[in-house]
Amino acid sequence: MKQSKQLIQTLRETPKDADVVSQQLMMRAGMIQKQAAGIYSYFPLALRSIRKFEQIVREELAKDGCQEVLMPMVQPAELWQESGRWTFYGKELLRFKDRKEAGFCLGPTHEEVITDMVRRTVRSYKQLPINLFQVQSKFRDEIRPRFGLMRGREFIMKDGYSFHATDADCDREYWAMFNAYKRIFSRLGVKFRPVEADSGAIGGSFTHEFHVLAGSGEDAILSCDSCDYTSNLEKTEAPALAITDNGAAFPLKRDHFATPGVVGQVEQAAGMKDADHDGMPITQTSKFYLFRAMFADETTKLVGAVLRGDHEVNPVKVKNLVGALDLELFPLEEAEAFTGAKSGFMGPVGLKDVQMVVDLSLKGAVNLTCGANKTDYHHFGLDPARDLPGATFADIRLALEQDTCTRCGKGKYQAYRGIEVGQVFKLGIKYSKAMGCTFLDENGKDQPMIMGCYGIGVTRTVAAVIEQNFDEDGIIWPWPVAPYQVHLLNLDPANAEVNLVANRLETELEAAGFEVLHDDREGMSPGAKFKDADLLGFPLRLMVGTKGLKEGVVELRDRRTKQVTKVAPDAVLGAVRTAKDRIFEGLETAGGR
RNA sequence: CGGGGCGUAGCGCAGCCUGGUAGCGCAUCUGCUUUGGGAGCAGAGGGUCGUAGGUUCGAAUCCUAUCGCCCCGACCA
Repeated sequence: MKQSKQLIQTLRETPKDADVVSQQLMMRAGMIQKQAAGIYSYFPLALRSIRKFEQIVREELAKDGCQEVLMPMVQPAELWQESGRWTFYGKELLRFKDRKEAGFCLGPTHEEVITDMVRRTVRSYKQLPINLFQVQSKFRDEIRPRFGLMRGREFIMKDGYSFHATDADCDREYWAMFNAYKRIFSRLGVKFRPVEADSGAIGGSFTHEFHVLAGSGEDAILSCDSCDYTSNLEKTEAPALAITDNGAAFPLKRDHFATPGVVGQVEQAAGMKDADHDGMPITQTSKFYLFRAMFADETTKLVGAVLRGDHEVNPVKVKNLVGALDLELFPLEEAEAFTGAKSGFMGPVGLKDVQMVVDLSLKGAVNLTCGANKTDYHHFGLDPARDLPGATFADIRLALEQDTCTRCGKGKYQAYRGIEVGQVFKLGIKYSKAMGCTFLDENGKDQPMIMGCYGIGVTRTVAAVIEQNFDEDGIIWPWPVAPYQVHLLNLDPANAEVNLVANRLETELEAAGFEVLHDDREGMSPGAKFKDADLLGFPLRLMVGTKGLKEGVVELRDRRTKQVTKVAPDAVLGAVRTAKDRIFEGLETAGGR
């Protein structure tokens, strides 16, 4: 393919509003253009990568018997009213009316449509299980789209849905998809992890997210260095730490420490002074959070969370513990009014009508400090079990790197940043029940189908690949999704011999099945072509120039290692094959474990 | 939502404070010379200065509104 005929317009300078590496490089490489906040056009190079990844997805899903469909992006309001999400889904659901004033929305996901399709088609257990997927554009009107393709409003997604007669069969499919996803991301050639995640308010017994590891990832992940346990930080189980020995328990000393104006846990610990103490160890302090929990029956309740001073609360754990639908920090003004103390001096003692939860690492702890609910004062001698009657002890803290793994008890957690690119989820009968998607079982009884759903953010994955694979010069494409595999640089198109050799190599490599972009642009200095090639980042660069041909060689350069091999033109095909094999040997597929 | 910043040629920016009718680099086009890490010279095209009002003889510049874009935010519970 001749580059001079391709629509590839590189930019020397980084567009101002590109804030993450993948967006900067894709815009500079002329792969994408922004049309509006979170809405992009894909140019040929980008589309080639996207299509390649889609192809991997299709091939792997086909192995598990998944069937591809295509559903409408514009969906009728009625379906969403049936599932209850028309009102429940927030402003991310872009709603509008057609000329007849009928309600519609742009599909942010397709549970409703697929459920409708299946309920109108499938009637018997003999037609189950079935697993349908599509690759399609989604629209979610994000509050704050950012990070280029990683959190856009319109994006391409592979979404799949399975329907089963039994719970066990749904579980089987779940793990089949789990393994299919492992194959997909392994083939992609990136470092990734399947991660246990919180299943959220939707319910469902379990869910895994697939994360591409990258320093710029939005999600924190902890992974045991000894066993398989890998989880999203919002779910990671935290071990109960050994109780700090604070001596024999003494009664609660109210308002013991005067700590005027000292705010912040570390400063407070240092500021707690009396005859016997010049500051307290932070492990002997406690911190207190007041939440308002909202429940399915629309009631609310105050929940107080007590943790060791150096620990952070994990609101997701608190939410799940009290069985709330949603949990929010009690607004500061209301909290101050409720406790009678300014921020920094609130505490759990003596509060009425608050459900207290205490972190496991404080179970058995005594002689702690806590806010006195009186501005500028702290209590001393808190014994949660004694002073907080009715309190529940549970794991409610954020796990930390180097915490001991709760699963194997041996390893330590290692922290990673991840970009969530896929999720497998067991839906159960939430949609099938609400929408009457039923089948007749062996006994002729009507049953709601058990559903699973499985998503992969296609465009986000392509961006994530770049977030993980780049250097100061540009993108470093993994072979499987590189727009082209070989960038053939014709360094002197005006020279007949150079031209001849370059054209011959292009033909030869393409005939051998390689995807070659031949930079045959005239009047461009070699340096400029090198820069462009680095930016576009195809795995191999083949340079044909006057200088080399004088020695009877052309040069093959590995984009990632920057290693250059000089080969005779006749030996290029073999050298490219060898280089490809070498690249595949080094291909990162970690995470498949 | 709160706070901050920015909208001037395809991209990156200057000009604005102190009003006088728009400029630089890259990119694009033409010609000549160049050709191994973003070449040189000469010339050319391209902007109702986000939009709408207002002040003024005169507004990119001052005022008001509006739209768009970007960033940041909650060791305190």
